[in-house]
Amino acid sequence: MIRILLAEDQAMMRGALAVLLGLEDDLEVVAQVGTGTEIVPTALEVRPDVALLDIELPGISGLEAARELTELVPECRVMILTTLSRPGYVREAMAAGAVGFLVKDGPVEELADAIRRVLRGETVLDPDLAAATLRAVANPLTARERDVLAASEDGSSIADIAGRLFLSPSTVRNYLSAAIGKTGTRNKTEAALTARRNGWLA
Amino acid sequence: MIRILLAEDQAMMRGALAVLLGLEDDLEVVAQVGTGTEIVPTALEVRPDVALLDIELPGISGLEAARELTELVPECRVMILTTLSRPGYVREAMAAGAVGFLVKDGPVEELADAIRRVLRGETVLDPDLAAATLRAVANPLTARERDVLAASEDGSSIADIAGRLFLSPSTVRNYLSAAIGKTGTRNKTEAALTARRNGWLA
DNA sequence: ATCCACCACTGACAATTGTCACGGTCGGCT
DNA sequence: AGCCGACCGTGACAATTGTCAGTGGTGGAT
Repeated sequence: MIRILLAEDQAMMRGALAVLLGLEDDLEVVAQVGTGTEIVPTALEVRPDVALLDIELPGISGLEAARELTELVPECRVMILTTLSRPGYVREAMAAGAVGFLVKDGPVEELADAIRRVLRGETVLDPDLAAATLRAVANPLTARERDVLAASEDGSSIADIAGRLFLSPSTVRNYLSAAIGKTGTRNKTEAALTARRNGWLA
Repeated sequence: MIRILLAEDQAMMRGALAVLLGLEDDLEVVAQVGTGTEIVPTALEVRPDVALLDIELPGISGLEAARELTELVPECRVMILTTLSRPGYVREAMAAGAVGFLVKDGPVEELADAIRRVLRGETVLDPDLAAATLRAVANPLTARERDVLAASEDGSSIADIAGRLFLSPSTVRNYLSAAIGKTGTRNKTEAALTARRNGWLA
């Protein structure tokens, strides 16, 4: 019996997946959580064979949880199941020790099978996705550039960002200018948007 | 037997829901579509009792499809099943003739039951959601203000927007200024963000 | 007939933003 | 020690953006 931990914030999706996986003879969902914060404590308690994690979760992200899991519960295989496949995500997931990466666009049928395959030691990764990841450029932004971009995502003015990050407005403008250059965009809004889309933030 | 049409863009969610609903004795998913464009033609063909529609779909939105459905397939009850409950969405869904509005945050168990209830003639709407909708201000934006806001969502410059909408840059700036005032924000990025969050766009 | 809201535009002004050139600190690397 | 990159800052300038006061045109309501 393969014991599964399921982390997904949308209750309906989580419930539906749990029922679905429960229908398989050899699979058993032993724990369901709706936030990133619960993942590691729950895994330590129930010791699942596989953790199926969404990335966007309240609390800590599925990627962070994956990093902690591979360290604290090494016998547990980590699979990422997410809506969007930003190039940076796949890279980070693999770096975090995940052995599977599925997108919610795929057919349900492949899910149970993917779980069985990672348990046999295989790595599950869509070939197209892998190719796209390799093709995509690695994150060109420095830590500070990421900070100011993330802070500008809500449309804040430069003065706001400066205040929030305890920097001088001029400094913020310089980082933004650099980020705009590196992203090949024309203003901070576009820069933040494409950085987010490429998975270069958070 | 209650015949259901399911419209949802995420294949895995769609598949999981179909399996789940299929487990119920009195429910039957007779059609599944992944785009908004397919909804009406498919409904005309299979004549379902209930259409379960997501809002964000490729092609036309679930809300538009709802409007057409209530006109072209009047015997079909329309239910909206969506991720986020922007205040404007509920209002629009009801105006479009929907008799149910569910969020994907809720438990799966309530889904099948909600379908049975709308078929008995009831309206399914979370009381909290209804209250929030009534509390929320109605869309204060004019059609043109919505246009320029929508066009500015990707971080385009005013000149870009003007070109795309065949307006003079000064005109665009005036609409944006008005929208900024009405949304109580401080620049076009914030204005577009809050308008989107309130369901005032598209 | 008059009012009103929305539409489209202009021009002027101030504020914000983006670019550039510059100086300096710090830690890691060779 | 010297070099490099990331970091933090300043000041100046041009471009973009936001505000305001106007000019008209249209169509629906009273």
